[in-house]
This record gives sequence, C-alpha cells and structure tokens, in this order.
Amino acid sequence: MPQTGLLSIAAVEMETGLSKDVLRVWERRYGFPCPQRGPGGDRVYTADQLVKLKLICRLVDAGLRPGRILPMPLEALRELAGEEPLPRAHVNSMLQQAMRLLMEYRSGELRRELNQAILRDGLYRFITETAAPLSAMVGEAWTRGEIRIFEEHLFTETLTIVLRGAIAQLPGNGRPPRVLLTTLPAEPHALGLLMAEAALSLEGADCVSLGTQTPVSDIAAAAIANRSDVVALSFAGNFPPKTLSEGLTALRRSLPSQVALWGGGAGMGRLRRVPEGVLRLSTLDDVGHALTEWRNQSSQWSNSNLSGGPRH
Amino acid sequence: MPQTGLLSIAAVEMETGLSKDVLRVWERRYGFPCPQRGPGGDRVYTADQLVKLKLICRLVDAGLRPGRILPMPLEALRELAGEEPLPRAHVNSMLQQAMRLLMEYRSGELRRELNQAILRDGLYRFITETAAPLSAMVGEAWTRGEIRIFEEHLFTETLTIVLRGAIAQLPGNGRPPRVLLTTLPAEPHALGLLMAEAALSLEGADCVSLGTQTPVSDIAAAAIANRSDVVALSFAGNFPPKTLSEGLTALRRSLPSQVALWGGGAGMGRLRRVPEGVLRLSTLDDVGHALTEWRNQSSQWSNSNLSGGPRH
DNA sequence: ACTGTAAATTTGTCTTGGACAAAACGTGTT
DNA sequence: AACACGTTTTGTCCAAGACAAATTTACAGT
Repeated sequence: MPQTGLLSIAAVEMETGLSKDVLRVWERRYGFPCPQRGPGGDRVYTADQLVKLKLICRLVDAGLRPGRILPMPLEALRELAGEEPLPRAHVNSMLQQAMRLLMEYRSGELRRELNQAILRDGLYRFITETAAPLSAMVGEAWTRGEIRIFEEHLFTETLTIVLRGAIAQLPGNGRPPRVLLTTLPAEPHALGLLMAEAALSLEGADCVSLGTQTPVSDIAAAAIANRSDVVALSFAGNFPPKTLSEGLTALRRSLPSQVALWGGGAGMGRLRRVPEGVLRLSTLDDVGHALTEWRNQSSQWSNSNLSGGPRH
Repeated sequence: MPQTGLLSIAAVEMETGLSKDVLRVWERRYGFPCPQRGPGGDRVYTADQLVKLKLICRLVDAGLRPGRILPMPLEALRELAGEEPLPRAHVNSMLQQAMRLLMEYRSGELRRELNQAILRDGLYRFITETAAPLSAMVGEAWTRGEIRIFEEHLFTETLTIVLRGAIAQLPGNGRPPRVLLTTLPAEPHALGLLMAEAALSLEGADCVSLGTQTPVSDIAAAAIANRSDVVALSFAGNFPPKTLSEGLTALRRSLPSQVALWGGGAGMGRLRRVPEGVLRLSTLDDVGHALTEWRNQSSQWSNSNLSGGPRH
C-alpha cells in the first residue's frame, strides 16, 4: 500500500515520532490531522498530511504549543518556520561538495572526500565541523523531501565506514575512564553514538560500545560487568522528550551512584530539565570538557577519599 | 516512585518492546501480566512480572505461541527455555573460547582473537567457519537465556568491528558485478549482511551497502541510481516467511529485469518456494558460486547479445 | 503418504470517548 | 521583579469491542 503514498497510523507514528494516542487526540481536539478511512474504519493518512505533521513537529519542538499551531493552514506554518531563527550555520564548500556527491550517488568519492577531510583537519575537527553538520544537513534535506531514504541510508553507511576506520586506527591505550556507549531501546540511530565514541577515543578514553537499543536494566548490568566509570547515551533530535526523561531517570536509579551518566545529541539539547545525576553534553565539544572534568575530579577523589568516584 | 522496583506500562513497553496494546490485550485474554493499579487506575507492574515477560518474549521469538505459554507458571517457562531442543553438534575449541571471552566480558581479547583467526584461516574460512557459526551460537544462547541481551549486543558490535576492518583492507578494485546490499524494513539485523558483503568483496565484487531496513521502492530506486547488476538481501531466521515472500515478489517487480535479485540467510532457507526471478543463497559458500555463475553468464551475454545481462 | 484447500482459531493492531495528572500559562499579591 | 495561586493545555492511560492477517487444524483429492 505504501506505493500509493498513503500511510497507516503506525507508519505515521514511525515517521513523525508522535504516538498513536497523540495523533488521535489531536484529531479529536483540533481537527488535524483528519485522515480518510480505510475499509475497516482505520485511519489512512496522505503524504501531504505527513509533510504538514513533520513541519508541526519541528515547530512544537521549537517551543510553540500544539493548540496554537495545529488549526493553522500550511502557509501560515511555513511562514512561522521561515521566521524561525535558522541555525543554518555557515555552510562551507566542503559540506556542499559532500551533499552533491551524495545526491549524485558517488559514494566512493564521498568516502574518499571524507577520509581526506580527516587527514586535513584532524579527527576532532572532522567530527565537529564536518560529520555532525553534515548529518544534520542530510536529516533536514530528508525532512524537506529533497533527498530520498536510500540516499540517507547511503550517507549513514558511508560515514559509518569512515568513522569506524578512524576509530580503529586510534591506539586505544585504554586510559580511564572506562566508558560504556549505547542508546535506549527507542533510539535506533547509531551515528551520534559513533561520533561520541570517536571523540572519546581520541582523548584516550577506554570505550566499549553496545551498539543501539539496549534496555535500561541491561545497560545497568553491562555497566557493572564492564566496571564502567561512565555510561554515555546518545539521542537524535526526534526522540520523544518524555521517554528520554523517564529513561534517564530510570537508568540513573539502576546505576551504581559512582558511575557517571552522560547524555548527548540533539534530543538531549531539546530537554528542558535534565534529570538529577545526569550530565548533558550539548555539543560534541562538551565531550572533551566532560572528560577533562571527570579526570580532575577522579584524581581528587582518589587522593582524598577511598570510596566511590565523581558523581557527575 | 519506581524506586520500589515498580514500573508503569510505558516503562514495561520500553523494557520488553511489547506495545501497550499488546500488554493490555494479553492481560485481558490470558490473565497475565496482571499488574496492580495506581491511584488513578493505571497499571503498575512488578519486577517479577517484568522478568517473566522477558522470558516469554524470548520463547515467543523462538516460535512458541503466546496463547500456549502465557498461562503457564514461571517454572514451566524456565523448563521450556532450557529444554529447547537445540543439539548443537560441531563446536570446536575456537568457538568455545570465543563464547567464554564474551561471557566474561573480555571484549578486547575477543576482538584480538577474532582478528587473529582471520589472519590464520583467511577471511573466507573465517566467515564460514567462525563468524557465521558463532553468530548462530550466540543467538541460541540468548534464546536459551544463557546470556543477556547486552552480551549479545557486545558480540554483535565486536564482530561488526572485525568484519568492517577486514572489508576496509580489501583492495576494492571494483570488478563487476556491482552489488547493492541491504535488508527489507522488517529486518534490523546487520551481521548477515556484513558477512555477505565481506564474502562478495573478497571475490572482487563492487559492493555498496545501504545498511538495514530500506523500503522496497527505495531499494529499486537505489539499484537504478547505483547502476547495480545485483541486489542482495539478507534475512535472519525469525523473519516472517510470508513477509519475506511478498517482499521479494514486490521487489522483483519493481526492479529492472536485467538486475539480479539474490537472497540469503537463515530466513531464506526456511522458505518453501522461492519467488520467480530470485536466487536463493542457502549458505555463504553459495555466494562465491553465484558470483562465478553471474560472471560466466555475463560474459556470454555481452558477447552474443547487446541488451541486458543474466536474469538471475 | 503426500498435497492442496477450506474452515476455525489465534493474535496483533485499531477503534471510540472518557478521564486524569503533570506541565505550562496567566493572574494577583508581596 | 519574585512568588504563590488558580486555570488551561496537553500527553498518556483506560475499557471493551472489532477486525484482518497469520497460523493451525480439518478435510478432501490425488
């Protein structure tokens, strides 16, 4: 059925991150999205409604209230979005070149270009100035419908190869802290995690990654088995804030108190209040700071106190 | 509040992966899980119920039916999980050693051991005799409850690093055919795909991977954009056969007829009838055969016929 | 004995309309 | 301004029912 451009409520949930409950209650209260119905009375959404919903999600994420913007026509929303202070940072020629290669499906050249950028700028600047902005650009381009899913997949795969290659070449001397990296079960995106791992490994931290989507209780068990000093989680921008907050709180409770809990990624930045005992890393630069901070506090603790370590 | 080990329905959804709807309908139909209620009538689950639920999830994944096992007491479930008839015959010392390292959380040593195995046996024998059987063993051990999810994650991550490293070191001279690798949207497992990519790259094929979970229409679009000669899909053993069959048929229709369609993995082996125009690769050995076959037919075609290439 | 078809069962997802608590907002007071 | 207090907004949860797809079972025809 998806060939016709029509979507079930489950598909819309997947695409937008809005729960079925929210989609239904918005329809009941504000009259949008008001989908057609299939033969069984089930909701069938159009591609246009999906586009508008995604735009609404962006605006809600930006702080606007659903009750205000949901009844508005698409034009008004576009205008609002246009007025949005666009963090469309400096788009240098390197990024544009990469986007062009991607859209022309020249993945081999893209990979070479990225690897060359690492050698030219160093891994740290590559991550902060190329990889991260490029990922954001690709995500936005997909939201705006400028590229197709398979191009986004190809980009993800290419950048993954490049980053993994770079990480593999690092000495891996295994200085403290021991960091356990993963994501919560609702977060399947691995790129942010990989960038964090690269940044941490670069500073000589002893990283172990579990990949994506590890249940909370398993993260805690793994942290203990691994004798981790730090658990680091990554959240994409569309991660539901409530789920995020609850997940972090639950994990903080399950974790021994001497194990620090760090959270990063765009989803983390969107959070109003960070749960107690959790350190927010707003940007990739914060990763380095947090590491230095941890090491300072750690040496203090080990000099003056026998038990435990830094809390966060 | 959950300091007492009590969980909301959302928390259980996150831990188990079962949707709220499923949790409610199971309770209604089978009487389990039957949580206490909070002040507002909302469900409050205990840690014990969560443990039993996770065990049930494993058994359901293994093919047992919810209606049969949900009314059973915990003891009977444990027995079932242990009894699972899985007589794993040929287990050489290398595999046992790897399993031991994994269960003792010595991931660094595991990685070294695996890399050493590549050098000792060669990449091809490593894939067929170590990586593939080991993946199966880990999957079974998880089904039987002998290892926890995070250990399975750690294994997947470690093997991924090793395989990606090996692939990166291959020359990548890009001889035909051009192969596009990915999985259907319902298949999130990447290891099988990675092993296939390694086997194909080893034979000098020109591989491009889209990672996992690409929609059918996007696979077709990508194959055209990439000028692929072959599209290769991978399916884990628990992949629903009906979905598999329909997915392959739909993809075969969307794909230009001169593009071959190959399917591999345990899920593929379970299929009774392979859709027309699809080549089944039952084992990893078949990958090499299929490649040789394709190249033979391809040279015949290009000598005797201007249009198209081999069909499968 | 095998195979294919038809009926019966199982199972996950979707539906409606109501209810509630936490968060955000607005207002008045110190 | 800063703080406490009602008010509105908003996301999540609930119940019980319905349905279609997937699976199992039963049955007929080679």
